[in-house]
Amino acid sequence: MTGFYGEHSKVFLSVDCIIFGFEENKLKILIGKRQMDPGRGEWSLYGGFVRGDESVDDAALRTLYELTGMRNVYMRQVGAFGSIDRDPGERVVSIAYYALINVKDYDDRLRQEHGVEWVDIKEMPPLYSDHKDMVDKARKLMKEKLRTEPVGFRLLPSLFTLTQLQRLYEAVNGEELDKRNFRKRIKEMDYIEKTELIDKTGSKRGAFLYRFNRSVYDEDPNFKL
Amino acid sequence: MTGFYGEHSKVFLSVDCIIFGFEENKLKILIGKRQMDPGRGEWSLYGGFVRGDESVDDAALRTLYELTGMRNVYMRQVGAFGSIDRDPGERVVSIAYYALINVKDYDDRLRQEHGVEWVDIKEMPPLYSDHKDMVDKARKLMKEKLRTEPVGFRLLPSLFTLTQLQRLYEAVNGEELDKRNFRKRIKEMDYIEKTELIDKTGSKRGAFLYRFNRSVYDEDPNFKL
DNA sequence: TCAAAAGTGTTAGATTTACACCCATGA
DNA sequence: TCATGGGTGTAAATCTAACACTTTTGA
Repeated sequence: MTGFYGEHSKVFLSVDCIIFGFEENKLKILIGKRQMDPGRGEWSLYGGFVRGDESVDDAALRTLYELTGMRNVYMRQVGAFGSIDRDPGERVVSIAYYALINVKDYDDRLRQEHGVEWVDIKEMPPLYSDHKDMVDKARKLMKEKLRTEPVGFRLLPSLFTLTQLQRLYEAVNGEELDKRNFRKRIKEMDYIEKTELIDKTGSKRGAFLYRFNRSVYDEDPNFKL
Repeated sequence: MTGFYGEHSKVFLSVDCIIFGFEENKLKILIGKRQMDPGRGEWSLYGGFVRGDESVDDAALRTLYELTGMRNVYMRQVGAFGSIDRDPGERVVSIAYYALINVKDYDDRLRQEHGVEWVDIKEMPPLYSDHKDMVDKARKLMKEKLRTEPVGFRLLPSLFTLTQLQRLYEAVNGEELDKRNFRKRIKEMDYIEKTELIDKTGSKRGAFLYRFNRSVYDEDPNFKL
């Protein structure tokens, strides 16, 4: 193909996914040991190359789908990582994305087949190449997003207790919250609906289950939290 | 070169610069009419291709330097734009960056040679390809950055009046601010130093000039504004 | 003398934070 | 019966927002 930009050089483009999950009251990400050179054996994000016939966003969605079998996942771009030597093999520029999934929606068999594990974000091992930078930036963006929009529900089952929700916010923000103040703010959010269902797995007394009502939120985005 | 990733396709990588300036109490960006195909004649951001021997960040800095002759400019990545058809010529993925410069530091002769103009952000013409999306995202990020860190000084001369600073914040945020409340907050920021110099260009009475003291800020980042 | 921008404090309202006890249940 | 997590309100402190007049000076 003799195009417009023939004199310029091309690069390989990849996507890398920071997949957040919430389990045991801890914020976790999915990482695995690299099964290919270069960097074989090092802990790494899951990624893939961008094809010629797909947008970069689509490449990220496809990569996530390959790993998890999941679609309609909340995913946002983190940014481009383009140091010359970031890939020890060849020049590869990577676009990082973060995704929020509910751990229980991810088939554990599939997870094992891909050799990836849920690792507590507070106990992350050293990662391949610049993946630590990607994770750091993703956390920062995700935290800010959670502060301004109700995306936390993506990390929880569709029915959840207020204590679960509070633990999630605590894990993301890295600090404990006051139970009464937290519940007070939740009450003001009409898009968090109380159901009549009760969860007895977390306590003897049982706790009411709540759900996120997207249509109420879309009409009246009084975010904050 | 027979490398690790031979089976994957490569793409052209470019950078595009959203260059913000502040003039006549208005937030402006530098755009010009494309002088090449495809898209000749359309209003466009200034950009360039990423070379094989430079990082993406360095490509952005170089591109900005080519256009303005300026170095040590505040620059931040906006993100990757990677639709398949975003470039009518060939597959080009672009990484957008925004920069903050003081309009008066930019040699106007050089500006004219490159055929770019300062355009009020509120009166932007339609732009080439997805450049409007880039500008929108850049504005959003810049606004948020200005809210949390004192980067506004990058858009002003090193000596400025409080009214100039207020007009800058008003232009970025798109809303008027209360003079007394604004000045009250500024007084709390030790890194904004009052000088004994007086500017008489903006009023008959004259207004005190202030300066940003980076070392005070670096020691004690009580940002907010 | 007057138009135009500089400069200056106070108060009401809203928001945020701190804080402690009773309840329901299964083991 | 007791250990465990669920659930609830008030008051102080802080922060935010609204608001109007005097000063200086060049034209």
